[in-house]
Amino acid sequence: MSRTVLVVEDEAPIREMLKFVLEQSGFNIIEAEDFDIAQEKICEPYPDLILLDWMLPGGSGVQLAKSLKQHEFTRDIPVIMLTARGEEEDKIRGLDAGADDYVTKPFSPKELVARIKAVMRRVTPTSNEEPIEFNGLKLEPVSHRVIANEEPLDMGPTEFKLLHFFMTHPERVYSRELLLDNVWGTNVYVEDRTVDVHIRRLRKAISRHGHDAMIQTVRGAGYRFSTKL
Amino acid sequence: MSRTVLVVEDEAPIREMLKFVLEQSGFNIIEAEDFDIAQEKICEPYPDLILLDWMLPGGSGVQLAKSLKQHEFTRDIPVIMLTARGEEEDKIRGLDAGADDYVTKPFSPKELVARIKAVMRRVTPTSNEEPIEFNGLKLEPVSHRVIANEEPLDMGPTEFKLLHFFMTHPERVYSRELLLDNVWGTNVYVEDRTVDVHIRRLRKAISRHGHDAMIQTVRGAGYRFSTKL
DNA sequence: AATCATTTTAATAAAACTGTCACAGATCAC
DNA sequence: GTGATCTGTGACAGTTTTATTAAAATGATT
Repeated sequence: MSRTVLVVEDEAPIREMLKFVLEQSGFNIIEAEDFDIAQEKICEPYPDLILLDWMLPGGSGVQLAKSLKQHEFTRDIPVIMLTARGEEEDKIRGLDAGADDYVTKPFSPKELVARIKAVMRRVTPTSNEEPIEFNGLKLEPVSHRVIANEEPLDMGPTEFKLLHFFMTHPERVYSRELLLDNVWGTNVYVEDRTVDVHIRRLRKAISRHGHDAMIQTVRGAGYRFSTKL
Repeated sequence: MSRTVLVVEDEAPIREMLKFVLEQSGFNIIEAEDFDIAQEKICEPYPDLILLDWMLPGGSGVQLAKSLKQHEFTRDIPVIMLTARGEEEDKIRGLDAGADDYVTKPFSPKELVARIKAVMRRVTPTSNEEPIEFNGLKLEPVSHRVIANEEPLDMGPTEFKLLHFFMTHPERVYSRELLLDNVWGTNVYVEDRTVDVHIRRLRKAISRHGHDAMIQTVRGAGYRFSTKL
């Protein structure tokens, strides 16, 4: 789950530093040095969060923040403002701009990253977490558990994800390639046949009560999760 | 369910602003401008949360916070500190007076409300003083004790809070980050891995009668408190 | 200020998981 | 039946994640 952060900052050295720090922490960075460039770059890879310098040359950061909040598509992107120490007073005006948090320069990398993560957590809504059950095989996303007839089963993370995908997409064949895309993630370079091995491991993990019969091989096509025969 | 918030802030304009924002969000507001007035007003309508300015004229906000945590009746009222950015943050964090969260001025109304709600959510179930028990492991919030099969156990404060959180949220995985948010408090910047060490100590503390089996590792996801397996 | 308890960080050990491979079985077309 | 293809399986070497330990930092207490 790599998150993208758009950094809007006019001073190149600071921008570079931000990029470095954030990439170290596993974020994907897009840079913009002013209002206009930011406007352009915002559309394409649609950032998960915007780190915005308060003081920008062309239009100030506040304007950009306001502009962001006015447009349908960008409204829900959380914004963290970067402010310099002295600017206390001006900042009050930022209240209306709708920033989700502030970080003052200079800041510790640790704090910055912590704040970014905190804001993302706060904003990201929890997705579908309802338990799914088929023939006594129950998967609980919340507890991250798979239970077969009241008995907890043990399996690795990949097998869990694989089963989760199957149970949310039953009665349908998926090629190895498609499974890799959906379970491993897009553009991950892994052998197709690796899927076989994980299918094997998954089957073994849920075989105790015969649930492995639901993971079906479709020769020449791939695999399918099905409750029927 | 209208919640009452006590706002302790010396500067009238900011106090007004807070009152306005919070009342807009459906909170019931009591105001106090200094230490003494706060002391008085705290008793009568017993606030659900206290919003406390770090810098107060008479006694500082820290003193008030400490004083609150010392008295039986006020100990369990959650406190959110309002801090200005200029004040050295390390110090603020260091002097941790038992605040449940911090919000820096200036802040966005959205953020403030989000944090207040988050803290209330977090604390409300905690304020339930009923003992909790699972498989002979009993936690008594009132006596601040953990008992395993009639035998009192010994553990540090953090381990207690951690166990308390787990027991009030069983059968659910929590990432290290989420545990830090919920047990340590938001905007506390510590390494994720620190959680491991406390998990270790907690397990050790409750291992005498095998209760450590309920603190389960979920590889790649975090930890879970569960009575199963 | 010195001591003690506790928390945090860092370093190392241990465990679990991954992706590949080689080969064994199956299945299919002819 | 036979060879060609496809899938199943067990093993292993490398990685990643977690456990554990020790040391440093912090805070409270005397």
